Amino acid sequence: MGHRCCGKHKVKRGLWSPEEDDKLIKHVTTHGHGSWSSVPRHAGLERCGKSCRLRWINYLRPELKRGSFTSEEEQIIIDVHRILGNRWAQIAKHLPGRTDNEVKNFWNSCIKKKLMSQGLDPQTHNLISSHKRSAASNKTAGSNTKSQSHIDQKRPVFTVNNISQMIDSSTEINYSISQPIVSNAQPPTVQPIMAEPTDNQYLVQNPNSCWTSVTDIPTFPDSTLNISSASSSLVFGHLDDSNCIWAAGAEPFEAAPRAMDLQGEQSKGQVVQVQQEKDKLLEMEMKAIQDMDIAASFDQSSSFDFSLVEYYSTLMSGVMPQDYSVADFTWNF
DNA sequence: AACAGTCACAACCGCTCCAAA
DNA sequence: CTTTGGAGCGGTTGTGACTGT
Repeated sequence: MGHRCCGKHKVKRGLWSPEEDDKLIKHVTTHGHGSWSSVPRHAGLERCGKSCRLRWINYLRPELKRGSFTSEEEQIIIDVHRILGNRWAQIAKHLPGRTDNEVKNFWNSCIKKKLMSQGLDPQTHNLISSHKRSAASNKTAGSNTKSQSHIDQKRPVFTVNNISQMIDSSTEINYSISQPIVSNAQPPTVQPIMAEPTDNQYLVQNPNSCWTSVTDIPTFPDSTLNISSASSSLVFGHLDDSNCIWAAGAEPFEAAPRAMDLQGEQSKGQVVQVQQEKDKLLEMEMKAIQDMDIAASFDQSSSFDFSLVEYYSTLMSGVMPQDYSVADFTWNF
């Protein structure tokens, strides 16, 4: 059975031989690829155009960097994936010389397992509860199906014990959600724990994810929360099974909604607009990451630089369907 | 040595998007 | 407006190498 794209022709499939590679390289370097569908004919290959394109892009291009991923590249993949989700082509753009296929394979074979071993859901980058974690660890590489990720996408509710030890004595609580992409972001809830809370013990729930940062936290409960830039490790580092309560029935967190996710009931014209806005965002995002020297901003401990998310949040202002800005992610209590 | 299980990676499949006819 | 074909993308599968028993 031939490919759908070239069903009439008898095409070879499977691994490419060195001779075939030579033919393709010779043809593309001298004539360019032009229309991929005509490449096999002109290059004398019994392959379909799609196969030629894939072989060139993923393997034969001279600018490709071969070899294993560096720890810096791995960190970039993790952090950009946290923002963009499984958009391998976009992620690969942040890694010169790497292809989307390469990034995808590396993710599925290495990074995913590493995150799961750390108790993190590879889709959401949120913590997995212990009983789910053991189940997830038994899963094979195919566990990234939508149904599975749906199950694991519980949003964490975490307690902050002895909050006064984490904060200074300022009277203003600064708190915001670094969640620039989700369009229907909701404010976090901060409430005393139901069972005999102590003065310094509160539940802090980020309804969208655990991208929660806290600085200058003061005295509850009358104060205004207003967190802008923060050391993410402060709260993030306190998350573990002992202080993490899992919200039952929470809606799954969308790590990186696409244009369709943003559209809701919008008209087709608006969908096009959202798509254009998304493209614009991605363009800005590319530049932003280059400008910020993203590799330098992520350390080896996998803690996330929230200033980057803040930066994205800024970029999103004017791009979000309802014109969200950073200010919209700050709430008073 | 033989076999089974695991892993990494190349390649394919099916889908969407878009432009041209 | 509809159809068609090319390009691109993400998910999945196939396969060879490696490792443990």
